Amino acid sequence: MTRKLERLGTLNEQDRSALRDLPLTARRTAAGQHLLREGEDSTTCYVLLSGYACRYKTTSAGARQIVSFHMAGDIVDLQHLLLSRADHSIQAMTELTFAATPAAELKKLVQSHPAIAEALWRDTLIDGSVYREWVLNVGRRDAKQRVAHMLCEFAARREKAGLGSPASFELPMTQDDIADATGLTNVHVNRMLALLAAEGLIARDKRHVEIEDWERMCEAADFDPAYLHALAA
Amino acid sequence: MTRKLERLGTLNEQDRSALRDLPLTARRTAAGQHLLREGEDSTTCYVLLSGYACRYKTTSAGARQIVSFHMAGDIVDLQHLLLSRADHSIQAMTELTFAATPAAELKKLVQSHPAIAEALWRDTLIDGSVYREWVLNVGRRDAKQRVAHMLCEFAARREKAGLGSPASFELPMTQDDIADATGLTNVHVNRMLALLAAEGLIARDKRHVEIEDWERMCEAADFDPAYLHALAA
DNA sequence: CGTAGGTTTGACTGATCTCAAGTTTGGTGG
DNA sequence: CCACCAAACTTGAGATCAGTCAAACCTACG
Repeated sequence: MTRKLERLGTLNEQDRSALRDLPLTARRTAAGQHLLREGEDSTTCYVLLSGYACRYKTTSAGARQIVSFHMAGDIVDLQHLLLSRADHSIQAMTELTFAATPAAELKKLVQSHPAIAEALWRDTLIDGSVYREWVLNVGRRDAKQRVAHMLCEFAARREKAGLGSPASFELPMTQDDIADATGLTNVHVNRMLALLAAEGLIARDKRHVEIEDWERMCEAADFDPAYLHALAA
Repeated sequence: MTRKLERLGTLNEQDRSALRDLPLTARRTAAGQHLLREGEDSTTCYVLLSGYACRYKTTSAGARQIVSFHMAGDIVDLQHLLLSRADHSIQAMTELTFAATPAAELKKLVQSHPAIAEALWRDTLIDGSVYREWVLNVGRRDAKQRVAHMLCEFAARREKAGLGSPASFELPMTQDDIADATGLTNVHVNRMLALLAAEGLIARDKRHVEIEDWERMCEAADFDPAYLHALAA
């Protein structure tokens, strides 16, 4: 299952076998379920095997901000290797299958296998880079660009994760979710999606999206995948 | 100099001596200088010794978004330990002194001293947590809250870094900088600062800020320092 | 088929931006 | 030490992007 982990790392030898010996528990949840809630103490790390999830935080007034989307191969909750208190929630957007492993086990593994530690550390650094781009997206781009950028990132990561062509895919999230990811309202997201379609940048049918012209779409989205650092997960 | 590094880590033994043996170069730059520019390949890591800096990214249209502020004790550019291509710029906001060390040296150190690796890794995880909070701040809080939150975070981190009381301090950044950090315009930041002062939450004299009532200010800012994870640097 | 969640559309509102003109501040050179 | 200048800050008035509220329409699912 989790040799997806290996793909992400650059340098791995026969700590592959150690990886295989990690005690993993395969699990499944329904859409809408939480893997983690803000404020909880977590002692588990997860690797997504199928389906989509998101991380989010909320203001005290109850507004929700999604801070990242996650898909098959993503390692979630890595921060609980070293930080116990969750500063955010993780929720399944679709039915989800994932592998769970105790943080303590993973920590042992990491301590004895520097190459694995490096790969995971690199993953957290890339996470940071993606967060920076999100701050930029939400802080300095207009509504159309924000939505377009989110679509481009999703398409690009989906492809990198081996989940299919970036030109044609099914969105796992609602327009409410897109709104919470882009700092907009669901109403306005709807209008921006309609606008992108009207401009011929995308074609939509329910949750299905086709990106008609990747070049023009990237331009409209101000999307440059460099910040993904050739994200392998 | 850099025993600030040690403070940040939880578990350190006599890799302290290894830390001291790191080849460091003390340097100084004027306000406005760049330590790093987006797109460059960096092979150096920095620890700030005095002064303030910020990371930022820009849209293709030229809009700037500051994604973090940094102060004495902060380790900057840690990501270039494992990622070569810079996805953002780092600029001095004030005159700055810092220690520079080749990423390769630091990498060697980290490989032979797991406790140091863990401390630095934890630092990058906390960075991630702060970025998540910024996404929330810029995405889901109104202008007054954003500015107030930025002030609270700055005050709290400043105190944790041993730079003085959170109730009274000098801002190192212009209102333009605050605007670029909060996703607002300088004009509106100015109005929000005036509003916070009018409400008796802060008192201002030029760049000097006093937080009159920390409790009320935190409430107005929707600020809860949990996401800083007792940030030691 | 009834219902709930999701999407779409319209009309109106308002927070924040833009543009523009002052004012203050801090640094610099005479 | 003063005059000047550029940068930063402040204030006002009008424009606009995105939000709010509300209703209608889908559509998947029980």
